[in-house]
Amino acid sequence: MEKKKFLITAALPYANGPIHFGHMAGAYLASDVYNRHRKLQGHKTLFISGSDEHGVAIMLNAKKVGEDYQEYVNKWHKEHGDLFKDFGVDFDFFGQTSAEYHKEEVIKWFKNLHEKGYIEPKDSQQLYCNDCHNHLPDRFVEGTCYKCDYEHARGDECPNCGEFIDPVKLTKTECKICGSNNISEVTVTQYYICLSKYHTEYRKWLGTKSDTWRKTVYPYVDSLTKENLHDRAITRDIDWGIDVPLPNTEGKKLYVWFDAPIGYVSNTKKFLEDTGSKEDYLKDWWNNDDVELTHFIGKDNIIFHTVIFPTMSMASGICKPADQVPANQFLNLEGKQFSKSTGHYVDAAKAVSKFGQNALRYYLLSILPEQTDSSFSWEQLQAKVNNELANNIGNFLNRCLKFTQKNWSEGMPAEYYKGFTGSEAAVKLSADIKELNELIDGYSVKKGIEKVMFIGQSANNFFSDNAPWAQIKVDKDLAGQTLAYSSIYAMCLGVIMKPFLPELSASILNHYKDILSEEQQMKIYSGDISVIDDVFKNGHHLTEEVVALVPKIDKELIEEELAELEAKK
RNA sequence: CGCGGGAUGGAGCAGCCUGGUAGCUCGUCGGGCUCAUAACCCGAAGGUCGCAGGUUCGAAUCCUGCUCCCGCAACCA
Repeated sequence: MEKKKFLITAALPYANGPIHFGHMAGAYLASDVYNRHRKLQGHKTLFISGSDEHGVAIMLNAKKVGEDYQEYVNKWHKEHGDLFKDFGVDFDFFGQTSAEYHKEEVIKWFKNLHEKGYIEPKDSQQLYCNDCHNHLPDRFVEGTCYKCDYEHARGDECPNCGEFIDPVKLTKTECKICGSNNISEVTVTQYYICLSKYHTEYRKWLGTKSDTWRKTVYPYVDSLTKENLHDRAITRDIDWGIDVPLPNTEGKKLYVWFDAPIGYVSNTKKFLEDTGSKEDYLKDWWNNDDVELTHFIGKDNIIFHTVIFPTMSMASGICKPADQVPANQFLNLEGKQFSKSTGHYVDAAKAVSKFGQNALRYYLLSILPEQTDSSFSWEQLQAKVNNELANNIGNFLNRCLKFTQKNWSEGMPAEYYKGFTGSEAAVKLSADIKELNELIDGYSVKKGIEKVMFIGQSANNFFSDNAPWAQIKVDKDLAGQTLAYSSIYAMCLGVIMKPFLPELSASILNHYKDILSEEQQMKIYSGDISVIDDVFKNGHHLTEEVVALVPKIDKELIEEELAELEAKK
């Protein structure tokens, strides 16, 4: 296979609160599987993410807990980084948008777009609180709706009549930050990014994606951008963020969503510098047509990754636009949306320490919301992990390895392994592995893990059908061959599981560490299983103690979680 | 009438583009096996595919209308 370069990004988590399973499943696990998959295929990859640390919401919450902004975002940055480690999400680099290297990159983009005429100042009317001295973005002001007279219309939308509100038209306005009614209308100058100027070129580019983007992405973006692209304000009058690099703009910062996606680029640059790479972050990666660029995100982020950032990239000429944006839908909890404010959420860090990476990755990957929203349920976690992962895969490994160790404690001779690669079972196995590759190539991670389980099932069936416990009573060599072939299956499972369940994969492959090289693993992963003859050319001796690799989840643990969720209501 | 996605046996989902006896995993019920984590294997029951029309010899699939759920737009991120 021709080796390519893959640049993979996962949505920058906002450094303002815990990451829940929805984020984890939608953007991070899927991207991690994809990255590990491409690496195992032998491609060169870069897997980039980082904390998104600016914006008004962070300012307000930092003030609420009495920390300064930097201290506040650093805390969440560390927490998120630790959580990704616990879940086995293995970024090459996880940076911060409050860092100096990021500012430099953002300023470069701003100046470039400004010089090319894509950034212009415009005046607009805005509400300002005279007591707490904050400009009031839409959701920080409430008032009486000028359409239906509902008294608690937000500055963005009236929850009563559904009207989209122009905040300056509200009456009886109240500042949601300090509660004051002393609010004035002021004229402010903000800088806008004129996406509309790039509409024709944008549409031309988007048209090339009609066949390859998901149906939850393309039709949406297509219809949204058909008429025109909206210019967007990219500056704010706040005191946290990157200074606008223009004269006479004191007190203005760049809007968080202008700087955030550039974080993918600045983090790449920083990573290459830190690791002493000779590669250039633009020439070798971000502005290289031979690189495939994929953004993994949730459906709430589609517009930024398919419209705004690609346009910024193309208009500036600094980097190429996205090739793929496999946005996932949302994961709910027990049928309802995760919500931190109502207590309807799960502490992902606690969950992973309680149930382990294998169990959570397996369950979350098997319910990835790729086509439609899906639902996390504690009882289903238990059912899936116990019945599929433990009873099927875990038990297969255990029965096959234990039986071998018990009856061939001195090791298995090479001749037992011969003949497998030409067998019908091997042809099937190879075809299944190739199909697995195609699924992940096409971002179907959920179907991919189903395929892995199917292959595990085949292995289990092979073992049961040949009944080595009966064979050994009449023909020990025949039983030995069954065990040897089963062991080949087990090893292959260890290899193909690597992108999905790296921890379990490592436990399995530990039994083969003396005979299986990285190169051989890559060959097996590609479906070329002829290397197996070479792997077992001297037979195999199971020296590691065989233990149950997938522990079952105790019912009581699930009941604890359900009770906790109930209690938080 | 803003835009997009979804609604399929008890649960979670696939199939829809390219109409032709409704499929997968789990759960349930019956049988078998015993190497293994009371595991595994075989078989069965269970759905008029959100509602109402239309096109067609034939519709889960194509068209129209409706209901409900989710997301998006705005100076929320």
